[in-house]
Amino acid sequence: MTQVETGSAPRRRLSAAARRQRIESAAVEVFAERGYDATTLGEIATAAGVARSVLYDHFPDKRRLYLHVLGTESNAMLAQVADGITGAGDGRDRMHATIAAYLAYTRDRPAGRRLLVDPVPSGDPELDQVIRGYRDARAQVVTTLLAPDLARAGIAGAAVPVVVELLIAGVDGVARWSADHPAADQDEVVGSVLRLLWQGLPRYADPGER
Amino acid sequence: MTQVETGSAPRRRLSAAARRQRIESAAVEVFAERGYDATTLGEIATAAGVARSVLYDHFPDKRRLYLHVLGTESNAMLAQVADGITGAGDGRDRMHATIAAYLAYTRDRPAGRRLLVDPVPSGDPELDQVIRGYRDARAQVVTTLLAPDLARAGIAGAAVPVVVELLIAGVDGVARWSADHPAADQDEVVGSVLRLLWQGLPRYADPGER
DNA sequence: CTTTCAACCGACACCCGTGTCGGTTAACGC
DNA sequence: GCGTTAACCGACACGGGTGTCGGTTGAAAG
Repeated sequence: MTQVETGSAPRRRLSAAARRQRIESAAVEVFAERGYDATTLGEIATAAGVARSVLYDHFPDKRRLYLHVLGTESNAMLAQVADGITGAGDGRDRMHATIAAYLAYTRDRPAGRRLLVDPVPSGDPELDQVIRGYRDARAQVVTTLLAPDLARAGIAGAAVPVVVELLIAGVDGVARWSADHPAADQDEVVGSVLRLLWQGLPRYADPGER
Repeated sequence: MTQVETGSAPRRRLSAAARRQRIESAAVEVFAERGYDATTLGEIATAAGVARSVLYDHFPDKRRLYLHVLGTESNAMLAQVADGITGAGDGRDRMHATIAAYLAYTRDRPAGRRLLVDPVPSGDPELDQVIRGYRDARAQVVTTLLAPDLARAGIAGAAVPVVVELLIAGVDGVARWSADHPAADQDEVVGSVLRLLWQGLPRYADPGER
């Protein structure tokens, strides 16, 4: 896939840490592109500019490599989005910041987003459980983030998980669309999402309402 | 995976059409569960209660089998959801009917939904293009369905695809959640989605507003 | 300059999935 | 009951991916 090696590449010998880093970057790209089962270590090795057997000098096997980059990318995503969540302001401001942060993350690391969010069917039940764990954790974060706003809006009981799922899936869908359409104005996209979620479809065009 | 064969199964010989039907049903399940690349014809054959080589008596190869069930499931989905779209009533009523129909479809054929909606990364570029075609077609249908409502709400230009993407992804996310939680009351779920989309978060609890 | 370490490589054995082919036998028509 | 059709199966060749091992060589230390 995408050659990570720096341009010229007279086949230099790197330190273990540097090579390991390149392998991880390549692995994120390829795993995100093809899914766990379909990616071959040969693809990752080629993208990292190295022989396939070198991967085994850094990771015990394919499964461990996958789990490792999964953890790394999860941390990266949380680090970038947490700023929006923990910010100041009222509910609308915090939601605005969170949506903007998530869209920025998706544009910065589209492969990481796909790796974490898009379903990765695999035979290994442990891998599926890890993926499910990340998904549940995200839902939990969003639920606690929105708790006061949901309560104020009168959303309680069975409606809470439904609304949370709608918000997560909808915003993620827009983020994927935004990453696929780099020409679109980021702020405008965030504004559209926020207006719809906050004011509803019929009042979408009402300006500045709070 | 799931044995399709009827309970007892003294290994009876079926007509070609009946066997073909069982193979297709099994293929939908396994392809949806594991994705194209990761599913093996052996799994499908086992699920269909037949030897692997029998699949080749009905379909030329794995790729054609996949494309076939893809088309079948797409027709099934459109047939079930079209009722809601073409129904009578104002925008809110039609949206209500459409969301309800999509949720019902997802509960009836969860495997079909996953097959069509969840991304299926595969090496074959033609397969990816077919999948993308189905996705674009859905977006187009929703866009024309919502056109009058969007215009009335003042949504135009660059905001249209963003709003459409938000609606599709959000409703689909809720549908997946609903399919995973069969105990949830279907009508209640639809009501929650509609209230949020139509009235926005702050007015969520306002009753019967139009 | 020499030594030493480890980053890097090619090759091998093993397993698994695909697609094909010839043979077997259930089911239906006469 | 008998013959013919075709639904069904096991076995094979082929290709490709994984994980391992011994050897090679760049690069840093002394």
